[in-house]
Order: sequence, then C-alpha cells, then structure tokens
Amino acid sequence: MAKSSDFFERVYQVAELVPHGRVTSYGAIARYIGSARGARMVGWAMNKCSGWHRFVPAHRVVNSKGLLTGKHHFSGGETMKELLQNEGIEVVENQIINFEKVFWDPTKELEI
DNA sequence: ACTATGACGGTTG
DNA sequence: CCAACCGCCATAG
Repeated sequence: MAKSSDFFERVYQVAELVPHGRVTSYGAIARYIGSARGARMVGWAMNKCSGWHRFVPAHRVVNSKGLLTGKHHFSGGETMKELLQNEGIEVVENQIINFEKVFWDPTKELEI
C-alpha cells in the first residue's frame, strides 16, 4: 500500500502462495513482483521476515541453483532442511534434490 | 541526501 | 563448462 514496504509484502505474498511441497527462486519472485533484477531484495525481505508480523515460508525460497542459501537465517541450524523434507522435498547438503521438479514459478503458475 | 550492504541473477572472460 | 564481475532495487546507518 503506497509505501516502500509494498515490495516486501509482495515477496511475503508470493512466498505464502507457494504450494506445499514446492519451492521457488528469488529471481522468480522478484520477476513476479516486477523487479526481475531485484532478486537480492527478495532475500533481503526474507532477512527481515524474522521480525515480520506473520509467518513466511522462506524455507521454500531458494536461489536459482536450488541451494538453501539462507538456511542459517532460520535457526542457524537445519530447520530449513527439516521443513523442506517435511513437505516431501529431498534436501542434501543444503541442496534441493529434483529442484526443477519442485520448482514453482509464480509468474507462470499465477500467469501474471 | 549519500554511501554501504544484501538469503542473487545474468553476462562476460 | 567453470570462475569472476557487474548490476540491481531497497533498507539501514
């Protein structure tokens, strides 16, 4: 809403829109928002999600390589991996297995 | 107002 | 194919 945080809300919106057992990439979200080159901002939004007013499945958001780059931001442990495996996603060494299978593109699925 | 940084992506070498 | 650099938009200091 008419404020700079709108960008963040979009990120969280899409993050929550990610189906259970699916993951998306920063670039996909950024592109869906309109800032295709703002992938870094998406990650930044996730960083502040720790103090956000609602839960954000940031564990479903990874980089284009399917690598859990931000897993250390959750609990500094293996929380992210546990969550992903809990959804049926295989994760080994912070790397998502069958990444392209579980990949969920908002711009494609939502067709915006 | 300006500078520096940030959980990345794309392009160039 | 792999490695490195630049660019990006927004937030914080």
